[in-house]
Amino acid sequence: MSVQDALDLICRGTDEVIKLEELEAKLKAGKTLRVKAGFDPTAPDLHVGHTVLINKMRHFQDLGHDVIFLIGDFTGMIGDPTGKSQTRKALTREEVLENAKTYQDQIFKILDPEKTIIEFNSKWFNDMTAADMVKLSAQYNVARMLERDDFNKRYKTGQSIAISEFMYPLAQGYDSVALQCDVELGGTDQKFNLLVGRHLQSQVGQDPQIVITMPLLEGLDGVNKMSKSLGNYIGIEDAPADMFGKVMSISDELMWRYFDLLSFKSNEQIKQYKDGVAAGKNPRDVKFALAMELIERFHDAEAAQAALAAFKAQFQKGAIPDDIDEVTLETEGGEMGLAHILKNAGLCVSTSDAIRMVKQGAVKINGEKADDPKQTFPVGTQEVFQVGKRKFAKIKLGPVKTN
RNA sequence: GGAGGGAUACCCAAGCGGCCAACGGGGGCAGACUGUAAAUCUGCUGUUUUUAACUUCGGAGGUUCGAAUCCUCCUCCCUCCA
Repeated sequence: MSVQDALDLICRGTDEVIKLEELEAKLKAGKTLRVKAGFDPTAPDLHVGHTVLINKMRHFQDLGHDVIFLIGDFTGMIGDPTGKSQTRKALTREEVLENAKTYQDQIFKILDPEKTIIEFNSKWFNDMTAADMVKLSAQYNVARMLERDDFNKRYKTGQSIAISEFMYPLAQGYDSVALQCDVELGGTDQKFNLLVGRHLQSQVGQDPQIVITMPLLEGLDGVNKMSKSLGNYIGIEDAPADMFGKVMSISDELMWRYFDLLSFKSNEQIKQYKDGVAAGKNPRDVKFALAMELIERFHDAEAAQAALAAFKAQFQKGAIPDDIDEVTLETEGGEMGLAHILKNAGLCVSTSDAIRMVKQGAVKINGEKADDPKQTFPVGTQEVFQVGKRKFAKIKLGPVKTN
């Protein structure tokens, strides 16, 4: 692969590369780069937004460079400054190791375990003396620290900034010194911290690292960043059918963004897709390809095929899926009203909600629309109840259990 | 330490003694249309034993036939002065 091709691959989807010339020079020199990305040690439950960074690591790995997955167990104690969270409770050694293990299970679906170096930054920070710490802090100054957006804003508006918060960028920067990194990857929100690394490295005579920032992936709504708390995410542990459905629900526009940041398909391949759609091809089919790729990565090819088939059956032909939950409800008095069945089976959050759903024509029983919330069913009933397009349950009314 | 402003449902935000389960917007859910896309249109969006009742407007009391609305105390947030 030519240097230009390597550069194209590395730059794909990035927000900024500082500095591109330095990167090009290093690649031309044929150097095996040491590429670092740091991760918080708190319990990892990754969604595909997090994998944007990991995918970029994979690109480097594919190009034959060394990739370091750094777990910030020391920096995690400080907590990246946001002004909201104060110094965090330190995790125990066991907790850190436990989380590291979970990380590995997840990231090795993308990275090659053989070629991935895992490090903990407590390794060098635990040995640091107070004097070392002072020495480190002497290498940066407050004026520059206050350039950081977050600090700047708080300083101007007179909000508190703990001294310890200044230690976070310094510590993260020092990681690069300790690891002698050539490249550090991070989200755009990490830019300041990554640049501190460059500064500290040149202070001690190292070649400053190249800083590559990746954009934060938009969530399914296409507006906010993907996050668990907003509920607009695709979790990498999501079931294949869920992944498929979530991918299909994104807008056509957002799909291209996901291709850039989440797909390992070549730039040419993606361009072909785009040209095809521009020429009138149904974007749905391209979305299928994206969904399949993600499911293959986090599950396997078979699961991807099954998800595709199920999707087609359910939404294109309106069939009832076959792997739906089975629920048995205890039936007092020999029968149960429709609204209660829906609530008790967890298809609706309350009976009021269930009644609303029925009134809106969202409820089907074995594919037949139900319109009377008061309709009752006797013990022994066993039917497939459906609310909306995606909530199904095979419900059986059983007798009251006596213990 | 002093002066003032505010706290309403998932979020923003009206309401300032009865017509308030509480205007409006956002979000969400459902229906129609589709490609489970977007856009658009429509409806819903406290709970329940659902033509009705019950619990909600920072918390606790009080006034009143009746309070989200008035009074007292408390908690939290913001602005200004020292």
